[in-house]
Amino acid sequence: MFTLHDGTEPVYRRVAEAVKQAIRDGLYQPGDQLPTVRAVAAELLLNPNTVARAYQVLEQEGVIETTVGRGSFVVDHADELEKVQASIVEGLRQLHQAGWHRDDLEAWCRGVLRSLTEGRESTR
Amino acid sequence: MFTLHDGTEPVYRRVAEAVKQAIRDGLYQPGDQLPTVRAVAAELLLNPNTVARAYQVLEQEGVIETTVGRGSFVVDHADELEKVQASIVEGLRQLHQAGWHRDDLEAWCRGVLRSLTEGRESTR
Amino acid sequence: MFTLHDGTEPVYRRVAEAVKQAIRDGLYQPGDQLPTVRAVAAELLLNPNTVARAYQVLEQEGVIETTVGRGSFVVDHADELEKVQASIVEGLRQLHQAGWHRDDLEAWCRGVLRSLTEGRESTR
Amino acid sequence: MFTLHDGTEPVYRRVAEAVKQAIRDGLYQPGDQLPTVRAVAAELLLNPNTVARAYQVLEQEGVIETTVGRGSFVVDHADELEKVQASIVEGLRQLHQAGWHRDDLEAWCRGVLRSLTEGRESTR
DNA sequence: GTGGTCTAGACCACT
DNA sequence: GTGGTCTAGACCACC
Repeated sequence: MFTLHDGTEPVYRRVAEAVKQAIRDGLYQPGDQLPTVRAVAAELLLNPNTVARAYQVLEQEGVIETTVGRGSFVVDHADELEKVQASIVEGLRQLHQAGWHRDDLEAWCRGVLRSLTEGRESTR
Repeated sequence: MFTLHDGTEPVYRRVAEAVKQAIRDGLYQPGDQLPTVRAVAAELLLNPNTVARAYQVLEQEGVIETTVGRGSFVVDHADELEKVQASIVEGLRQLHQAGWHRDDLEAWCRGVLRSLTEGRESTR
Repeated sequence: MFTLHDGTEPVYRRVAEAVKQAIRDGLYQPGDQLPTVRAVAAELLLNPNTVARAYQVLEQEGVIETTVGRGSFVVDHADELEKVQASIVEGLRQLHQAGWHRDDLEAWCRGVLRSLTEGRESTR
Repeated sequence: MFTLHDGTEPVYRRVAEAVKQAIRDGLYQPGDQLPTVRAVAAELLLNPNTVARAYQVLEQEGVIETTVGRGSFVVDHADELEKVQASIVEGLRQLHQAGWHRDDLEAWCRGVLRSLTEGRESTR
C-alpha cells in the first residue's frame, strides 16, 4: 500500500510523503479513492490520529480532497484549470461591472499577456 | 466618534449602523483606520464584546476589513479592484504556463469580454 | 486572558478566534509573547493538545510566530513590508542576471505600476 | 530511454546522471514530461524506490519539477522567470496597497536597478 | 461506515 | 522550560 522511508522526520510527514510518492508512481490516479485512515493505520501499525494528520496535511497542500463519511480522493488537475478560467471570467465581470469599458479591458488583457510572453521571447 | 440611536434593535446592530452612518457622512474615508474595539467600547460605555460583534457584522457585510495586529479599515473599492486585477494576471500566467499560447489566450479573453457585454446590450 | 464564545465550532477554532480577538483589542501587541500553551490550557480547562492545535492554526494563518523552547509571539507587520521589498529586489536581481537590460526592466516596472494605478485613476 | 554507466557510485546517482545526460542530449526539452518512476524502474530492471530517489535528487538540484498527480517535467527556465515576474507584480501591488504612491515606487525601482547594475559596472 | 475532535498521558528536541 | 509528536481510546456528525 504505502512504504514509509526511514529518517528523523515526524511519522505523519513520512506518511504524507509516502502517499504522494504512490500518487506520483501512478498507483492512485486523479479521482481515485485513497485507502481509509483506519486501513492505513492498521497496515502501517500506526495510530489512526497520526494517519489522519498526514491526510490533513495533504488536503492543505491541495493533493487530496476529503469528505467526511465518503473518504479521501486524489484531486483532479483537469478540474483546476477550469477553476482558473472561471475565476478569470468572474474577475473580468467584476471589472466590467465597476465601469471598465470592454475596449479598455481588452487592451489591458493584451498588455498583461504581452508582459508575460515578453521575457520568454526576448531570451530565446 | 459614533452616535447611537434609540430603539428596540440589539445594541450591536445599532453600533454597526452608527459606524456605517459615520462612513456615509465622510467621517471615515475608504482606507481609513477605524477606532479600536476597546476605544469604541470605552467611548460608548459598552462591553468590548458588543463592539467586537458589531465589527464582525460589518466585516461580513464587506463594509470594513480587519487585519489582526493592524486594526480595522474602511473597505477601499479601488483596493478590491486591484486584487481582482492581480488574480486575473495570476490566472492568465497559470494558463500560459499550462501550455496555452498567447494568441489563444488573447482570443479567449476577447470571447469572454464579448459574452459579458453581449448580455448587457441584448437586454437593453 | 482569553474568552471562549459559545457555538458548535470545534474548541480549537474558538481558541484561535479568541486569541485573534485579544490581538485585535490590543491586548497583545506585535512582537508580544503570548501565554504558553500549557498556561492557556490550564486557564481554559482544556487539554494542552487542543490549545497547541489552535496555535498551529494561527501560525499557518500568519498571525503568530512560534519557536520551540521560546514560545509564541504576535507577528510584526512592519517586518512584512520589508520582506516584500527584499523579495522584489531579489526578483529584479534574478531577471537582470537572466539577461534583461536595466532599461527594459525599468520600462517593465513602469508598465506594471501603470496597470496597477490605471483602474484607480479612471474610476475616481 | 536512459543508459546507465558502470561504476562504483550508488545506482540512484547513476540514474540521476543518466537523466541529466538525456536532457543535455536534447532527448527531453525544457517543459517535457519525463517517464514515470514505474516506467523507468521497469525499463532498467530497478526497484521503483531507487528511481524515485534519483528523481528526488534531481528535484532538489532544480533540474526537474514534480507535481503530484501530473508527473515530472524538465524545468523550464522561461517558466521560472515568469513566476519571478508574477511575484514582483504581486509585491509591488502590496506596497501600493500599503500606501506607497506610484511615483515613489517607480523611483524606488529605479534606485534598486541602479544599485544592481552599478555593482556589475564598477567591477568591470 | 467515514473522517473530525478531544482527552489523557507520555516522550522528545531544542533554548 | 518551550512547543512538537505520538499513542490509546472515546465520542461525534455526517453520508
